[in-house]
Amino acid sequence: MTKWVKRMVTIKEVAKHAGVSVATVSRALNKNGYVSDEARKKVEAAIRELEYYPNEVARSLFQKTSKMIGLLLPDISNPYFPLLMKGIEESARENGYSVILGNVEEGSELGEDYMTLFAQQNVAGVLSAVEGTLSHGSSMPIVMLDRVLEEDDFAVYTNDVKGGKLAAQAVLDRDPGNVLIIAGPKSVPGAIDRLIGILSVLNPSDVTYQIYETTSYTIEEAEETARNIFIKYKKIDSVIASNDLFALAVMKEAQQKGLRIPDDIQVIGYDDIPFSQLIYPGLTTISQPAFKLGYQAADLLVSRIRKNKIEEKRIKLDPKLVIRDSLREKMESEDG
Amino acid sequence: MTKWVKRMVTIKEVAKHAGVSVATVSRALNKNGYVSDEARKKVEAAIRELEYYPNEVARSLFQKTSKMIGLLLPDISNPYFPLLMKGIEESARENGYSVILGNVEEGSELGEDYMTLFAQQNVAGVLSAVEGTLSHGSSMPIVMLDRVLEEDDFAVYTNDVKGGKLAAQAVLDRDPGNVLIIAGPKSVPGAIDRLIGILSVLNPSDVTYQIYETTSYTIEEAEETARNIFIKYKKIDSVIASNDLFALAVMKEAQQKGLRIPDDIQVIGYDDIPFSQLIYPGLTTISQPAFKLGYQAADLLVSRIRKNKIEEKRIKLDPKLVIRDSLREKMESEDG
DNA sequence: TTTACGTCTGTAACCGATTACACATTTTAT
DNA sequence: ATAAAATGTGTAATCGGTTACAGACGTAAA
Repeated sequence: MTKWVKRMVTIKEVAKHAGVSVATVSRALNKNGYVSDEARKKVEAAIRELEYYPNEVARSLFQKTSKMIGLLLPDISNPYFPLLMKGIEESARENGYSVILGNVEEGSELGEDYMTLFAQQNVAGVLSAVEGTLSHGSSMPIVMLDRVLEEDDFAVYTNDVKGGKLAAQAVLDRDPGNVLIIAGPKSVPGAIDRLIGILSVLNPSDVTYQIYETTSYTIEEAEETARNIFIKYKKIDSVIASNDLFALAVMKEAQQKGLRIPDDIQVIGYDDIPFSQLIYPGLTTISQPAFKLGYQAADLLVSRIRKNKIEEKRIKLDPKLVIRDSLREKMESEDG
Repeated sequence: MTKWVKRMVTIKEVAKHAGVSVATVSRALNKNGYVSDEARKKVEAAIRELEYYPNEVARSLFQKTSKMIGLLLPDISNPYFPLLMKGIEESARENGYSVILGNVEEGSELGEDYMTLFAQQNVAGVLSAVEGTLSHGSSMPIVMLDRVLEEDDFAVYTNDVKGGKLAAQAVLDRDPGNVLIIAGPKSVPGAIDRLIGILSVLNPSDVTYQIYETTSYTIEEAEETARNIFIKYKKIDSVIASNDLFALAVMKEAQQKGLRIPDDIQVIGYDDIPFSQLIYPGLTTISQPAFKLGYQAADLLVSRIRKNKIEEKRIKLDPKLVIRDSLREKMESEDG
């Protein structure tokens, strides 16, 4: 049995097979200019018989744009990203776009390289969750993911201040005692907003709290942090973590020390990564709509690409409190 | 301040600026034919001054191939994939390739669509972890990821039989009692191999075991399974789970029932997803080298694309046992 | 009947690169 | 000294599409 290598059929062959010119085939394909019913039918038949699919590269060359969007993420292995990516991929696909992946360690200059690469590939637009993404002076539309650079950027993000408030209020309602706030890196705008939200709730109250600041979101630092806080602070009754990873690490360390959760120490996380419901006790956390965020961001980008009318250039999504078992029972509210 | 839209510089402009023909620029760029030192210098200067980057689309059109590889994954949100993707992305980038993402629900026909799309984009090759990926009759090189289709496929995968043996031996060494095997969907070849490995160790011994078969790898089914097994089976002393997700779910359910791990019930997982070290007690599991797998697969694909000599068309990576705290203490070996 | 417009089609230019080919010049071999 | 080979360069064809343009119809308006 001979192994045939299928060559892609070209528009020229379709034209010949249908007995018309390439221009007519192209017009029929794109429903552009005038095409008679007769010609259209012949073309459609030829396309079907030859199994013709237009070469997107040739198209892209002429159009100076393509059906691809670039995606720039800082560290894919972050457990929060899979859902985000799924949302992006799904929305992009539904709109006829595919996604080129770019992974960049935060702070590296790879971001610029990728922007150049995207430009070389004629991508139609870029989704970026990377801090230093410059618009490369180019005409590529960009939509920021959960990070906002400048005032006039297009962006889809979650209301981190509100998320911080939600988390703080949840512990405030539940016999807080001494509160430890594990704050994310201050280089990450979202982390700052969360802290602002937390403090805006805690400050007016009379709880005592302390802040432990971290420098990254890696698992290693999460474990180290968990070890440190139990050494550094005498008595912690509540922990508000900057994300679920840190919350999990703290819970593990506490359990290893024989502390009961939530009785001896209660913990609240942030993100609601899928695992948070699979551990014991279930982690109470602030849910970020990762899938939705990705989906909407891709949608917004496509709207920009198509120059559709855009109602709002920045979409703010609301996080919400997901109650599981890592917080204590709610105290009776004093004000009814 | 006027907002300038930077247009991409073309080879023609570089040629004019350098005072040579486009052919010479192209030759200098690709270090192909003869180019005098003088011409080369002029070209390099022009490139630098104009900030020229070749249009990859135009290149791709002529070459009938591109600097992109397609990646087909069944359900990105699987926690095992982020590391895999990171490996792929890194290796691809080092080799000058970028990655187009394709997410496909297992069993859907989207896989075929994506293969067509990849062909339309002139991708240089495809990495696929999807069962039904046909080679589309086309000339695109394919490397399978952790799934093997036919005898003559190129593939990078882990030795699942060995992984199964490792897991089974680990519990066999630790006062197994009644063993429950949670087997993955039999539609997944890897799951079958793991089961084969497990049974090859358990059968010659005198432990009693039962098999619970699952149909997917979703979190929902993991939770449901965890609930079911404690109803269906009277006394379980050891659980060998098909992956960490299921192991986690079982551990949670057990802990909720007041069972102590590993004293009352011991659990071993599979995959070693990053969370397994963040839960309490730490999950003993079989580590799959996800990053390495992705990295090597991309490497193998690039070798195929470049028609390099390939020593082995299928690379088998060894899983290894990662001991944490979810298994009991090892018994004294009888033949020590 | 002439003019105008709408419909339909094909030829050829174009997008931005690569490379076959022709030609010129230099170097090497005989 | 002369042939042969190596070096250097530009023109034009090519990849596979899209579309401006021109020409050929048919029909409606004047």
